[in-house]
Amino acid sequence: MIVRRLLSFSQQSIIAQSLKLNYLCRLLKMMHTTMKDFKRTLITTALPYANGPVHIGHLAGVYVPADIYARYLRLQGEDVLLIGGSDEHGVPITLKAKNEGVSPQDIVDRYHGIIKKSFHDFGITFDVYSRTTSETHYEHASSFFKTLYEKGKFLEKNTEQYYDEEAKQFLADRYITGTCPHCKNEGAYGDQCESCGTSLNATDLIEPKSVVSGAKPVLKETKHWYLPLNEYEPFLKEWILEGHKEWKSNVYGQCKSWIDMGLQPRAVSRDLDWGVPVPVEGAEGKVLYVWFDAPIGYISATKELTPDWKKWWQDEDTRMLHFIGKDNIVFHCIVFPSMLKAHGDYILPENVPANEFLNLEGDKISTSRNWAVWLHEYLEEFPGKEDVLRYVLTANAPETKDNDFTWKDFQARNNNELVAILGNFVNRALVLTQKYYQGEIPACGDMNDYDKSTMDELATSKEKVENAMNQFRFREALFEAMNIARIGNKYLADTEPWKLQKTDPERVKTIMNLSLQITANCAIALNPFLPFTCKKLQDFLNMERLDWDLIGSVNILKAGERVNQPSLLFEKIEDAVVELQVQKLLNTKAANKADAKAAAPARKNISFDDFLTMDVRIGTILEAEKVAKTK
RNA sequence: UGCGGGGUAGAGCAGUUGGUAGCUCGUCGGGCUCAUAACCCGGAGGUCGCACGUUCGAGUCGUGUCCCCGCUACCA
Repeated sequence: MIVRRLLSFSQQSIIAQSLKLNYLCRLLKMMHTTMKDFKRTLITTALPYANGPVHIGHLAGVYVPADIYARYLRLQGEDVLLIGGSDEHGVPITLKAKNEGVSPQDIVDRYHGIIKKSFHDFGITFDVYSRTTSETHYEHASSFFKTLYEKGKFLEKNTEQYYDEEAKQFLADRYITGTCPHCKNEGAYGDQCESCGTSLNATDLIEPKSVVSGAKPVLKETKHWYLPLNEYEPFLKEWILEGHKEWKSNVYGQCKSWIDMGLQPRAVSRDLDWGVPVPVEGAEGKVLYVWFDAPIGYISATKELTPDWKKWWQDEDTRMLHFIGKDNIVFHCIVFPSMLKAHGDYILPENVPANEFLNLEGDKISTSRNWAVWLHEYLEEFPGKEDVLRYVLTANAPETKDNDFTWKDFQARNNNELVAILGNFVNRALVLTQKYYQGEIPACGDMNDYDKSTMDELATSKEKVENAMNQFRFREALFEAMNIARIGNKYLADTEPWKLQKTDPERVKTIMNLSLQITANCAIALNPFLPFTCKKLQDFLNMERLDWDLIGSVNILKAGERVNQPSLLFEKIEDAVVELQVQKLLNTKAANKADAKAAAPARKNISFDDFLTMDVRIGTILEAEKVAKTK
């Protein structure tokens, strides 16, 4: 034991050396991956499906992080585009239209409007927010398909598929129910039985039934075009598994899983009357599969924005990033890149920073069960609190695993962090400036060692924020940016200007000047995360411009200029307010439960005589033990 | 069934090729009274799901095992 301890002491200096070396190596590695000389950055965000409004999960997983990153790059003077749009094709939209007795176009018009407004209201700075029903998109998706078709990149295959004669449409496996051949559950879907978890083919089901009309589907032959993903396996292996080991582990792992499984040709057309028509002879009544047309939507949106779109999509100097949720990984890392590769004219994504899922109060967010916090509703109930939600969703973003959103946490982060740390510091600095100097910024005299070390911390914060940002770790970046306000609070507590004002008012001028410089630092560093708040702060301080490289400077605000009378940046959220939100969710839960109870009985009632023929027995369970791997 | 991600203080989460387990909140004690009862300092609290292995040293690597989430190719 003693020997071991002696040994470890003697090794300490060596360890310290190797630690430094490790740090340097990591830094170099990081620089290598991030410093490849790109001239511009193209950021795409997953296209929300236009069959409902958007909720906090969308915002936390994709749009807030993408917006933070875009704003951050813009503050650094980089050339950036942030692209988005609504995904408006696919079967669920046609079914929703049918249920409501309106056209699919009516449905997507409604939700595209709501979604677009929500994003705008939350300050997501899209350069263009388009939709896949736009004319440009129809043309571009069509010509993209045609190019691949003419290059012979597709396979044509005839298969037999279930057809609903009543609804006159082919049915995806998901839209057929029946009895599971394994566990005899009567509500199994054509692709999977949710009771026993087995994945199925629709033809496996006993007594299949169409979800659309209830009719018994019949098998009918149909022709489709397939992208032979298997042919792209070597390319994907080299590009992802060898070339992009720096991707997030959830993304890399998911890709590896698919590639290792062995890729198969994937159908890129569907029998449906809603979508981009397949632009070849003999394809009447067929449209492009949504996952073929949706990512092309990124390109068409760019095309709508600028005649220069080729520069963004076909120049190797463009760095392309896809911000998505984990459910989209395979489409953005396997299918879309294979499409781009097949086409030949396009660049590939440099990174795909996918997030996991956000849960709500312990349960999965669900549009159909109304288990969500809808963005448009939030804004009605919390007007002016866009940044509060942006903050909470970033601080608790599901970056490495599924996370939980709770109203209690929402309240705590608002009250204890935004109000107590940031709002309070800004208020302290500005109120003192009004009190002592009637709003005129005092001159900074000689800085003592403590002043200097505090200002050095600002520069360190800048590096830490940048480091986290470059790795798409936004929760960490936010923490480091907020730390500037913490530094400010500590600086005031340690220097105590309210005491010194009586004995050494000259010294106080320096302290207050530096405190104001720290608030200006906050306005820049927090701008990507809290744009509305930082705009207010910028106005309080009369700052002309926000420039990322000013962070760490103690010369942002000029002595003699004025700051304005401040108002509070954040206000406390009382218990009653969040309790109301929790109650709203509890009501939803109660309503869902009532609906479930009201469900139709699984079998018809039988007559009393029939009942008498049954042999019903009662037993007592004497012993029970857990069986491994069962639910 | 197979594959991927995860399991770390009372809660929610970090932990980057192995090197003294961290952050926010909560809690306890002290300081301050400029500030939205806000701010600052300090303490308590953890066998890092479990077991075995590699190593001078494991939250980190390997094997096994249990649990949660997701995907499994026609839902998007």
